[in-house]
Amino acid sequence: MNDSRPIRAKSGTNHEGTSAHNRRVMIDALRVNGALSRADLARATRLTKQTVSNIIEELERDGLVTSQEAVRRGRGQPSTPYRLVPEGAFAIGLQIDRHVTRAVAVDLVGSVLVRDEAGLPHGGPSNGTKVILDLVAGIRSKLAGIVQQSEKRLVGLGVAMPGPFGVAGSGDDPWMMEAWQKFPLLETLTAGTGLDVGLQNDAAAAATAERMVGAAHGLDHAVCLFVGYGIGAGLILNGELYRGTNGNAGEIGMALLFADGKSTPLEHRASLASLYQHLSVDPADPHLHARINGLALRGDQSIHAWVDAAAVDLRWSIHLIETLFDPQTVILCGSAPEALVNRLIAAIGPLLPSIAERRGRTLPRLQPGMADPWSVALGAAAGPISRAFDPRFAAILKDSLQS
Amino acid sequence: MNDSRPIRAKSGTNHEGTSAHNRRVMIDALRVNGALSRADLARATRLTKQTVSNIIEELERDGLVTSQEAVRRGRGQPSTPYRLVPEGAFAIGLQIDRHVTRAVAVDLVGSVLVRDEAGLPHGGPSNGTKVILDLVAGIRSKLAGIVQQSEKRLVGLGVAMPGPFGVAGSGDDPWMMEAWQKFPLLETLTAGTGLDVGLQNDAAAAATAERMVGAAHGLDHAVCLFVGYGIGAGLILNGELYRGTNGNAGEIGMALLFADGKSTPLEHRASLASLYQHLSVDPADPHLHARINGLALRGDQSIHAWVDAAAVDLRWSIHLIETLFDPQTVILCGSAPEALVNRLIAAIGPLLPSIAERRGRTLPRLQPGMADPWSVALGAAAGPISRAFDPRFAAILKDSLQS
DNA sequence: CTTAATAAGTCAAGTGTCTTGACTTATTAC
DNA sequence: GTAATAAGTCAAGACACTTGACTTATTAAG
Repeated sequence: MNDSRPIRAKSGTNHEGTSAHNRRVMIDALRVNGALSRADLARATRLTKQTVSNIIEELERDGLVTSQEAVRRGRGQPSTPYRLVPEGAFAIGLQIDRHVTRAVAVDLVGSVLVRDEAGLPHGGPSNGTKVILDLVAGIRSKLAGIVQQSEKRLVGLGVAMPGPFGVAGSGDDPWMMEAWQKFPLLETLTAGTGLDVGLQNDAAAAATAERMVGAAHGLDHAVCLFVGYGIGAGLILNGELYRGTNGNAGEIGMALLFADGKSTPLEHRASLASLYQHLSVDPADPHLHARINGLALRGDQSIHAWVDAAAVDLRWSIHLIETLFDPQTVILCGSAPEALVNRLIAAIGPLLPSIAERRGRTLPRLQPGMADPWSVALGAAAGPISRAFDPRFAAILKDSLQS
Repeated sequence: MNDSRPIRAKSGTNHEGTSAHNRRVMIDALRVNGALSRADLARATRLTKQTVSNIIEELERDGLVTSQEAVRRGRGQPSTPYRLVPEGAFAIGLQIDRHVTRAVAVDLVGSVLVRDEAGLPHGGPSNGTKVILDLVAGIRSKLAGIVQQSEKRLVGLGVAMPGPFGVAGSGDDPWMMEAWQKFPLLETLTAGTGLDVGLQNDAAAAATAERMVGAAHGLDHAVCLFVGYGIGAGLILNGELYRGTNGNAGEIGMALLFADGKSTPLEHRASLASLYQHLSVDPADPHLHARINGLALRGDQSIHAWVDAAAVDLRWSIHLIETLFDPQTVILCGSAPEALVNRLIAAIGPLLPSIAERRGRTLPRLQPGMADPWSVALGAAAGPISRAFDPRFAAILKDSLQS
């Protein structure tokens, strides 16, 4: 009592932690493998048939899984496969970008059911908060209009915005992202929506999306190199998103490159911001995305020049990511127009030599991911789904068990 | 049966997993906080007093913890603190380096009890295996001579050697490390010693050592930048060593830097190998370590020049590590002579700006770690201790439970 | 067509580990 | 001297997984 240094320890666990873990393992197995019978699940998870039966029964009661028609597989009683029920859970994803905010509602398997966007006025949070809350409220009511029980099955609101978070400002920020980064966003949104709110940066959101429904599906070690207005890496390590101490892990856009005797952040050389500057266009133009997609498709010279320069830096970024993270694969994704991302991928190859070059590889070193302005919002929504249903160390600990 | 795609799933868990986790949590709490009473442990781990009592009793029976004298802390019954018993477990650590192999025996709290080294003959594994097995056997018998029950309490043999593992060879390898990397080392050592054998690269071993007894003690996110014959980063993420897909995560020495229009791996610019080349000395000279330490202490000009050049690259490496991993701190350690490491640290500052610059930091961005030729062997030994006693997700899963 | 082999899945009792709430013990504060 | 407080124990209870026998459904073989 007098001696009041805080005691640091990890949390213990109990039956509920066990049970919570096993439920998550079942859901994960069904997500990765598609429909499986109870016997399949028992073998794959190393649990007994009986335990699997009990858990599946419970999940079925909860509306998270459902049986399909029995299938005959040779001798023995036919097996009844179970699959995830998409309508078993929903989440809202919110992207806050420089001049626009987008929101989506997704279901348990990551399908987007509702989407909407709104322009963000200048002035940061003081003017934007209401726009955001209205957008989220609109999404929720539209979701309620198309599916039953949506509010009851809503597991949370995931927010994605450009990082880094909590860092002494750089100053060169015309779009007030710094104001958003400092604003008590989580508290405001929690109060304004009554939902569980989580936050990640946009590259992390893209990675979360790729893991749920994209190229990183079922992978335990993958890095998404995200090219958007800025550039960042979303890290899937040991099957979970890695956030670092302050949620800023993967902010590769802030990495300083040295060339010509001076240093520049990667972000100033290979990102949509640098492209916009290169083309001397207004980033706030709502038709910019389509216009650049068209230019990229037509093989515009000015775009080409930027692509070739950016590809050099991206090639090196991929090399560095492979060297430091040793992932199963690297995924190039972005909020950039798809045609531009495709050109970038073409221009990036061949990759630099690295430890990723090894015999017996099954996955390509570099894969294209989603290139879609909505992928960040999708990833934002995937965050709460993942937190609620994916197997995670934190989920077995007593301090994470509610109910 | 006909449809035989393998089903991928994470393993489930049961009571034993729960119990195993809670035991580890207790041990971890005592390791991080020093002696704690049962009541302290109950509060810190969120388990009940009764559960803690049962586990502590069991750990005491197993010889892993012991009680200290009761302490009065105001009103109420005095509490009885428990602490780890160093002799509760032992592990052997083995470092395989280019021209030398070192082995140590450590106890549960990471104290080195026995150490020995031997020269490695040219020719790689075909000539070296016997040397290594003899060295390990010698360490084991010396350990048995100074403590009771050492063989029964030996949890494993940890091996550390330069990476990367399993990568198509670079060719420029006069010391046959590539032959070692391809050799079925784990199988050979398992067969030759009867112990559980684990393998990590030398930077990872250094990080493991720093986490058990060094600057990363009790930290969940820390990166050790290891300067040895090569250079690498050992990654502690979420409280565990991160290995990547193939155990090669953190091999920053292989990162290509671009300057003067051509690319060089970091390792060729800032490592002992580069220093030896700079000084035109023979790396196999057994007195080299002491000589260089002396030169560094005396402020030798040639060393200075190398230090200043290497510091530029290391400063940038630290910047990159901070940017990509967002750790609580970066630790500079090495098998380099201590005086050299101290000079390097002095020359590296001030650090480059990065996301690590934030208000409210409590830990320095860069800290000195162990600079000792034995630290890698210590880290190698820390590996089995950590695997056996630290709380880890993998340890709760059914497929990791023996007994 | 019958029977054996095989596999999915259920039933009911058993086991291990944590939890609960009352109780004992030891110390300080008033 | 008595009340308050805190550590720690005791014994019963709850929960979730396990065990082994059993039922059901299908194919392979004779």
